[in-house]
Amino acid sequence: MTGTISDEIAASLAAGRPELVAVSTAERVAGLLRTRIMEGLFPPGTRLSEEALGHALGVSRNTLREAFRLLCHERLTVHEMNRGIFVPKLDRSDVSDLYRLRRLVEGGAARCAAAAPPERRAAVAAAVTDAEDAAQRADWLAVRTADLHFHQALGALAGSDRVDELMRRALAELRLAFYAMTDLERFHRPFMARNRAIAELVCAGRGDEAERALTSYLADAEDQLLAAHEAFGTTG
Amino acid sequence: MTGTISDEIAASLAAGRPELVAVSTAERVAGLLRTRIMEGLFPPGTRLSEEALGHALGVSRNTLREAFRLLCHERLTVHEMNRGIFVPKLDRSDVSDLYRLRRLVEGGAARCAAAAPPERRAAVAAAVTDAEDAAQRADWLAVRTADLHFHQALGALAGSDRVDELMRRALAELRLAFYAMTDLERFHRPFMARNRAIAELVCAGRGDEAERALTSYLADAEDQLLAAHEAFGTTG
DNA sequence: CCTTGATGGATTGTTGAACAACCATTACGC
DNA sequence: GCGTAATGGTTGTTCAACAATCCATCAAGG
Repeated sequence: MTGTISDEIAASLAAGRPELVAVSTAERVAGLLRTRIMEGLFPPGTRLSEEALGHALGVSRNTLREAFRLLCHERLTVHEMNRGIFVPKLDRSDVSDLYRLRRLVEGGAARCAAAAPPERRAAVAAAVTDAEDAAQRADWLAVRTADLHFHQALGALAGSDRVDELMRRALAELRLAFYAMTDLERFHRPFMARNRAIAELVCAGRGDEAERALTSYLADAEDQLLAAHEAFGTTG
Repeated sequence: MTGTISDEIAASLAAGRPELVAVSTAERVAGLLRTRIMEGLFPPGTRLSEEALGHALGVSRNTLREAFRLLCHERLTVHEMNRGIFVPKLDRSDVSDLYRLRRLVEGGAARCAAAAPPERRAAVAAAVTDAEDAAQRADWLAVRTADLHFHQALGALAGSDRVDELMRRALAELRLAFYAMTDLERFHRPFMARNRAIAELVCAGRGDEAERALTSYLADAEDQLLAAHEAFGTTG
């Protein structure tokens, strides 16, 4: 059977299938807005006018509304009936709630370290290395991105697609809370050594210890974010 | 200042605000379809035609599409580009993934039992009592509903709105997997005693023990569901 | 001066129709 | 039998229109 597609090749092709799923205009619009919102282009509280944005992006109101529905479900925008779409202002209870979720999910995933395949554990360490490289270059925005990858990789230790998606959304929402954090270096630098320590515990398969370290880590991060929000003034 | 609204009264009124948020047609349509799908009115694999459903419900295609977007994000429907909206067929990997998520979230929440306020712990026990009452009446569909409330209450021990919503969605999706389970009594009866035991551990604040019991509980439930799927034949 | 009530403009909510793009199937030719 | 072209039906997207709602403004009244 020369010239036939072997099962292995077929499998490797099937693995690349997600790349070629056609994506609707609404989803592309949502993707574009998602990055803009996370980058902070639209400050919390901004109203996203249907007409203005639709005109700017060259899509119809209906398509734009479909995109908004997607973003609202990710909590990257909020929908107020008959008033429109807004970039949410996260208040202190939102920050606390997000960190409760993270402690639960990331902590639980970290406990799975021993059971996780080596490449997933390596991904955790790789994200830490990325952060350290970026710190060397004093690129603190890249540090933040690497830090989020680190936490995404921690969540991936659970080995569940749904947990992965959950983490993506939670971290995207958290970026809105970071809006109040102006001094990137002061926030991120102290955590880098702790990231490294957690990564090493994970790689060693010492999940319980990693979880403990992570729990206190997240508690401290939450406190700092709350303090920043206090200073920033989050009057709704 | 007699006759003025005090701060306390204002706060209590503000607490009731969720009741008066107007809800759009698209969301009402989504809610209606959600219950129908979870009830099993549309068997997995059914295509939900835009025109047919729009006509049946008396809403326009655009509005219906907005509703579909909501359901797709909850994974209660899947969207295949240029082909339409389908009720998903959960395969074995989906079931496993859902149970991985549940072990993580419910387990982690159970560990918070000691820290949770008494009324939340009581809600766990109340759900078990509901299930027992329904079993007395041999109403096994009600037992299933109460069982899902039990797990929802377990998740609520984490004290996070986002975890609550996550649990709602996960359990709704799981109902699709239950489609393969025809014999309700045989599936649910053996778990009732274990539910009771877990509830008592939770009420006693013995979170770690509750988590261990829950973990093995969920593992067994997963095995049974997988076996049922095997028998049912989940050929895509 | 403050509150209440009414007016008008702007935005969203929803609909219906239209056309293009696409998928699945049928029918055809070899 | 197999590859190819035509076909019908469905979705993807846009547009225009109207109703419903909100917001700001201003007038009237105590």
